[in-house]
Amino acid sequence: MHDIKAIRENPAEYDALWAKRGLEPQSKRILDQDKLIRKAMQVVQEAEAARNKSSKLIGQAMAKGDKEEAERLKTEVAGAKNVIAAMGAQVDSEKGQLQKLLSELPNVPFEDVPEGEDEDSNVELHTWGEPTKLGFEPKDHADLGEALGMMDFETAAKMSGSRFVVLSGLLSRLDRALAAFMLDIQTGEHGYVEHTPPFLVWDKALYGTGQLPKFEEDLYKTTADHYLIPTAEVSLTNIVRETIVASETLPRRMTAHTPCFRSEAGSAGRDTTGMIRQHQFNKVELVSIVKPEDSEAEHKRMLGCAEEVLKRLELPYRVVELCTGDLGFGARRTFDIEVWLPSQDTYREISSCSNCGDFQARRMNARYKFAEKDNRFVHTLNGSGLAVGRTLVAVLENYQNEDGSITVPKALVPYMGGIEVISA
RNA sequence: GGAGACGUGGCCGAGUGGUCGAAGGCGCUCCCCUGCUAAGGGAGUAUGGGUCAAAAGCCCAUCGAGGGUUCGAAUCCCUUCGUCUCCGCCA
Repeated sequence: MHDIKAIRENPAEYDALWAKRGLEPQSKRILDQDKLIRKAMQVVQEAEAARNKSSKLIGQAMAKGDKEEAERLKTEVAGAKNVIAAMGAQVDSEKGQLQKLLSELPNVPFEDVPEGEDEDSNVELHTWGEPTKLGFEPKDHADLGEALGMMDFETAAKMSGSRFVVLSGLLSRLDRALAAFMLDIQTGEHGYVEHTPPFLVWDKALYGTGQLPKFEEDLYKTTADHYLIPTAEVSLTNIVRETIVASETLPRRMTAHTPCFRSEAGSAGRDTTGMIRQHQFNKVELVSIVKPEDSEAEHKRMLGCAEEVLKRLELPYRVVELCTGDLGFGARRTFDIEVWLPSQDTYREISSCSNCGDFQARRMNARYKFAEKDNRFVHTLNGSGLAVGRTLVAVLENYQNEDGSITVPKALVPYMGGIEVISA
């Protein structure tokens, strides 16, 4: 959500930043609408003031027993009520339109975010490790998992259709081990507090984080009007919705290991096989609630927290900064971490860390005490630390042996009960 | 799922149609008094919005949320969310 006051004051600045995301200038129609509303509101408020005043006089007249005066005043009020009803309806409708305009406009990028139309303009910031050299033809994770007899897409399809999987045995355990490993790092070393939040949320929670109203088709909705979370970012960030947090509790760092549900509407044909793109996957999510002045530093810190997991697992990766055209709806800046996948001979996204500024905070009315009588919007950040499913994919592919077995990364052996190799 | 009770300002709590944005208490802020301690006295203390160059002022809205009845709603009605009690069911 955007600050209408800020747009009033700097319309050109907003237009320039939106232009970087490929949007037409928006501020003129926003401000026109804003003017329209305020003008109509004045009329309504004057009528309301007149009604209130006359109503009080009616009360006094009744008390005195002056029925005639009371009746005369009632007709006066009736006139005011007509104005209130007619103009009030107009105000509501105009406000709705402005609200729709504002709620569907994406966040503005920071000034120094690289400009570009699409992912081709993303900027590589750094790499870690060397792309894995196997010395034999690498298999992809699906082939490896199926050969091990621990990854079954067909069985999943029988009950749930495409883009689902049944893991079993040691791969199932690997999934659990990875999640526990990640949580231990983020909670034990990076100060994130573990949470177990709802996986089903209302529309207003999704509106708060920005998935709604624009991206409803990406979500699963229950018959009871709940949505399945597409990421724990929704649940964790909404923890501070409609609250004024004490400033000494900031930064507030939260993590959660949850399933994520995505309809993947519009991605038909992409990553159709394997575990890369599923309707359901597990993720360890990181969310930070911070003061505005701390958000850029916190963003870098969060990126480091996510990177640390890959370093411990000794999985090669690179970090890219998304260009303006590739930014998500709520983000002012985003760093993606991409892990090396031998079967695809390329890096694939495994984490995305975004600074949303006060965009989500405004939408969910999350503030902190800046000073006595001055509550300001917090900044919110979220990042994967990491996507568990894709990490499992990366482990399988990078740690595969020629015979199809998988060496367990050293850091993970304790989490696997001492097992060092996964084989059929 | 059935029956019932409740939801008021930072907190507690009064308020069943008018002069209530809301008594009282606690807390907090400022001032006074008191040579310590304890206590006492006074004033102030919600949020969002409109108007204004700005402030003051004025005005509008807000008593969980949304709608309705009424000249007028914290108070009456409906819907909804939440909390609590009892019963039922259940991992």
